[in-house]
Amino acid sequence: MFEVTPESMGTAKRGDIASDTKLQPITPLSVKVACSNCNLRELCMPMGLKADELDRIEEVVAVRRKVKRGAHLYSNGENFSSLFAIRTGFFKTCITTEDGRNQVTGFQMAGEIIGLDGIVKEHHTCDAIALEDAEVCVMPFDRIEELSREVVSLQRHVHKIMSREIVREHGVMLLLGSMRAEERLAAFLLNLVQRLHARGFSQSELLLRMTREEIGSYLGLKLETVSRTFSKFVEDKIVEVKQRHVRILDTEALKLIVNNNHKPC
Amino acid sequence: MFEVTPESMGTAKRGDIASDTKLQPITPLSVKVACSNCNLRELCMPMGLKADELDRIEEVVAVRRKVKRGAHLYSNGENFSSLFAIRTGFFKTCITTEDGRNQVTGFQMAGEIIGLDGIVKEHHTCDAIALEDAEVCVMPFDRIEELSREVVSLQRHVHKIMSREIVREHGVMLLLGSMRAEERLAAFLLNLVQRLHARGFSQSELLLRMTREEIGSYLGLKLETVSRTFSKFVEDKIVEVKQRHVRILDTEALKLIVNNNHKPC
DNA sequence: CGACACCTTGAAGAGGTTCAAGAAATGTGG
DNA sequence: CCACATTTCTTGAACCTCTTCAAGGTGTCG
Repeated sequence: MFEVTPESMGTAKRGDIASDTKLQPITPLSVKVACSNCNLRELCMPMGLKADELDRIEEVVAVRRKVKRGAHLYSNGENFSSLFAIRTGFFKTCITTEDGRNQVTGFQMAGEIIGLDGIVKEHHTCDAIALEDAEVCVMPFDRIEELSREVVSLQRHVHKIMSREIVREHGVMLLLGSMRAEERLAAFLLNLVQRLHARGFSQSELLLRMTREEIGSYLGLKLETVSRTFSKFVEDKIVEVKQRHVRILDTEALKLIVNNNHKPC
Repeated sequence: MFEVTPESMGTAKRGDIASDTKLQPITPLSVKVACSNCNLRELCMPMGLKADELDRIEEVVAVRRKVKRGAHLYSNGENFSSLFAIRTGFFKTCITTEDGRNQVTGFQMAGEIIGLDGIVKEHHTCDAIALEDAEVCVMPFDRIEELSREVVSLQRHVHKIMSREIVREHGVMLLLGSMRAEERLAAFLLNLVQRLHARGFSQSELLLRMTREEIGSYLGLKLETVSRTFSKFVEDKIVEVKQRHVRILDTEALKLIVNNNHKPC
């Protein structure tokens, strides 16, 4: 029933230049990490870079790191030294307090930058955990600062990435502060599918990488409420749900729910 | 009963160098806006600047702007060009959607920087409204970028300000996603009084510049719930409340409420 | 195949909202 | 400066949404 497979949602479409060419290391340029060949470039990198600027940025993004499903990319309290660009895989970030509160602050996918929380105190203030096997580009922050003093478009880009995160969080505050359960879940699904679509995936089918409990934490709901709300959407023929496979049948209905134009019911 | 007056909470302690000296413009240095003489400097500015660096930064912060109570400093959709450092007064930032949702995303006071949301799309995505007559330093963002390419400590400072805002919003997400009404209001009061204390005000008395409705919007509660929760705190002898005057009688109790160590009740 | 994590559903209960009325403070114009 | 209009705040009662507790089902992985 669901065409979506773990493979088709994950790394399938991403070619790894480095491994493709390592059997014939004739052109030295291609063995190092190559942003210029990365198909996530338009998500990570500023536009309109000159060739020599791109070369210099590639020097910053020299190291990659693999993170197994369930492993921490970084943890609360850990020293901050780098930002990470997600190449493949899916992460959650969450904060945990001493008294046992827990809050998922976001879900991040390929092309997104994570670690910005660590800059201010020079140590991380949340955990970043891989929800599936993942690979990230490690970008030492002092190198980023150094280079962004010289490459204006990179400087601007860094500022925009941080501002974008601030604006995203405003949206989450709106969601948590003013929406009811159905509205939250509808907004969540639309947001996820829109970001996946921007990466070449289906507009209507998605594979949730997170549990109902993690969705609930992010949305300020209990896992039972998330489950019940899914069931209600299924009843209303708005989505099909089979565990973590979700097919959206009626995008417009979801949008109406978010914009609470369904009030007259 | 309450020593706190509007005067004592507002602008009383801030001397305005520019207006003091404009009748005798003998020393040209003192007529321009002088960060070096601003007692908010430690809140706005990076530490350990050399004299010439500070001079250059002062050139960036050349203009001030007064904002009347109730007026917008900037509005959703408006072109972004500057960040603002609050000199005096008190602001709220809020987002409003077409379908009529409204969410206060923060309350800002002297020494804090506002306008970061506008960087990513080069126009603002929220409204900033003065809750009392206010004055801000206008800092054109392209000048900030220019200068932060040359003054490393300024660059670092800009990054930290943005990261701090991201971390602050994580805290709000925790509050909205996992706390009950009493916990939210307790956290809100503690946060406000802590920031006021850092600016030389009382640790136990504060004058709320916002309505119950605005507090409720920020905390994801209805105004009636805010009012009832205040009444409950008064009943429990944790605070005294007389309209917008609040005196905290038992800070520890508030902290216990936030850390939900009051469960055994 | 069994252990474990995850998901669904029901029933009862708590916390917050809604609606409504009145009181207190604030602002405005004569 | 007072009277009036307006805004803001408080409180009660009924209601509703979401949570809590509980049980059973489904899927996954060694």
